[in-house]
Amino acid sequence: MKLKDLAAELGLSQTTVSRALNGFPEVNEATRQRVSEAARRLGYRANVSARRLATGRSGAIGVTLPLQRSLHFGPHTAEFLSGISERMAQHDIDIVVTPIDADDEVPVFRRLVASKRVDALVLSAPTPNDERIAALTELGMPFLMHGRADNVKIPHAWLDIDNEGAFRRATSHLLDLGHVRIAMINGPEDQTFAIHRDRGFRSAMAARGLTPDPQLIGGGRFTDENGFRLAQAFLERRPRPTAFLAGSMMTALGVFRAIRLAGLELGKDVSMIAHDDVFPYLNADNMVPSMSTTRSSIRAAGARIAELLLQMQDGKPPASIHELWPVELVLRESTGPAPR
Amino acid sequence: MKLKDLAAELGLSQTTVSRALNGFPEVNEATRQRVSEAARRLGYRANVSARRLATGRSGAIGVTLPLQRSLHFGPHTAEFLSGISERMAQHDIDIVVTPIDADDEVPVFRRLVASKRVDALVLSAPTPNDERIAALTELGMPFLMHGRADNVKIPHAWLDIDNEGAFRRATSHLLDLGHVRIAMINGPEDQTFAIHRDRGFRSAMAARGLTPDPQLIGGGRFTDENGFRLAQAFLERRPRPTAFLAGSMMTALGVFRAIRLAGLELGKDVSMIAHDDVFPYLNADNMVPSMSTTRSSIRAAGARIAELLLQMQDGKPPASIHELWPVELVLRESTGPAPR
DNA sequence: TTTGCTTCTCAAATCGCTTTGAATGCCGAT
DNA sequence: ATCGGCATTCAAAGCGATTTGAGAAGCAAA
Repeated sequence: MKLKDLAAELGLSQTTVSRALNGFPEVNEATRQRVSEAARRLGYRANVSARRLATGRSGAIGVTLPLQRSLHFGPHTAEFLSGISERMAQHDIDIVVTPIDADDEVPVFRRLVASKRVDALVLSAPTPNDERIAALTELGMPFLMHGRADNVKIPHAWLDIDNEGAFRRATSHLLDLGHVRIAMINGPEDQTFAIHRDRGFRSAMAARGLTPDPQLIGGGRFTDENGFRLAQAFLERRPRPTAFLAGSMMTALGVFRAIRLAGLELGKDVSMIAHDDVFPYLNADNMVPSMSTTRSSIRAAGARIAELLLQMQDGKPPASIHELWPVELVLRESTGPAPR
Repeated sequence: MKLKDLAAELGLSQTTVSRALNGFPEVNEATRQRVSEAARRLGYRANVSARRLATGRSGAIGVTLPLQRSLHFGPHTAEFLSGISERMAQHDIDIVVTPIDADDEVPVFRRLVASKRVDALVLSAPTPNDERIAALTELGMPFLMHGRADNVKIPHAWLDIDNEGAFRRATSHLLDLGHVRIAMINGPEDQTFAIHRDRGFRSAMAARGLTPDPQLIGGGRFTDENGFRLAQAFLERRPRPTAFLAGSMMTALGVFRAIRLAGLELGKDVSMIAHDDVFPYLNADNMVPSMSTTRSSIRAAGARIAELLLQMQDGKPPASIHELWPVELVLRESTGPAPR
């Protein structure tokens, strides 16, 4: 069933049928009804390849999957992708996922652009001097960065959460509770979001005239295991840290294990605030004890990014798109006054 | 830079250039060299939409993301998708992810088929009488099922792991160690893989003349939280279970927390075998104590499925594709003799 | 020289849609 | 009766590749 058949069936020209289906104004309302009824009845759907060829737009946006970066395609990416695709599905836009080695990013971009496979790209996990921005700008491929690349001056669209503010507030709160030896388990050190969190942590400490103990700062992937190992090492130091900041709920689980293994009680002997990206399967409220968090839904960010990409396609200039989302601090049972 | 331009540049016809680039035999080797060199130099890449229209193949395969099913788009799907896309990227085939509500699956399929968006689909998480198989077969859309739908007689391609055998062996091993009160924390009950695991568990028990205590069997999502709650409830029963089977590493982490919270020691007071889908960020070996597992890489399954889909495109009949992968039992420190 | 056979190359048709520019019918105004 | 204007509809020309069926060119055999 193609356009031609449908047109023949209706005794109309392809032009009229096409216009009727695509909502052009110059077609009679009665005709439009007749056409769309027939299309529904006969299960007609435009061949996307043909449409794409004719319009010159691919009707797809690309999402790159970092395969060998410090950030894997893990739970975070999964949630993020859910957010994007949910929104895009409503607009009949495909999400094309492209695995990409950190090494040959630019060649892959070049290919994507030349083959007109996608209309725009979503980038994630920026580093401070992210080279992808320059590369894509030069190639003329629209994109939206999830996160911020600090030192890049080229104007471009981005959406980020206020990592620095979040960790500053979390740290301040711990300081208010009397904690002084605060350990921090951050993300991969080359990522801007981790750098921003570090900055927030330090600035809150500095505001009280304190300097973080470098022995109590660690980074790395957001895994249970990494959280466990770092926390275990930190808990062996004397004096022992009385509070932890964790970069994700995954690391928080590892930290929690280490705390229990050391015979300590979370929320009493040791406090913890973790960053919660809001996974449907890992609820801070339902943990025992419930976890105090800095919270920002990564899925919501994905949905918003989809929305913004649609606006870009409609002509909104990328340079005008800068969203910095505030982050909530949600206090629950895992934080308490510092033990004396 | 389109084919026409490239041909003009070379003083050849489009036909010859196209053939040269696509490896047809009837073009002179010297010409081919000349053409591909020029293509590289000028950064020529075929417009995929045009190619797809001409060939009638979309050059993409679809992966459906279950949005509201009992299985979310979580870590498992992420790993699986990595496996698929890694393999497909080598063949310049796009992965199109399509979010899909459990409610309106068939309409979405119909749309995908009619619009010729993808050449084949990957399905996951089958239920015993999975209706998707009939629907897709009728629509003539090739697909490959990751898992098995027990009661569906329609011939179709599938790849599954031996869940029943895995859990039978794991259970037998626990019985060998003297455990009798064995608790099982399974996956979502409507999924065949969970049903198969349950079957394996029961048959191993039955082989020793034992019947599982229904009070010690639970199911649900593969989350830390779910594991924690169920384990906690089970550990309150008397006599207490001395061993756990966990459906995933996520639930295992929750079980582990519950065990510690009850003041018990894993590997001594209580044993546990968990199923490990091999997440790069959650290593059974590195846990403390290290975790005994039934192991099968979900990423490898994804890569293999990609491979099989390619073969299907080359004409391999779907009905001939049935792979049942054995599952390793890896014994580590979390299993020990039953306490007396 | 002609014929027959490869080997290589080409012009043109095709895929299924969108979009341009023109045509048609109908109306009231001139 | 003619015309201009408006609302509809249409035939045909793209979009950029692949593929078909045919034409040159080169060379060996007759």
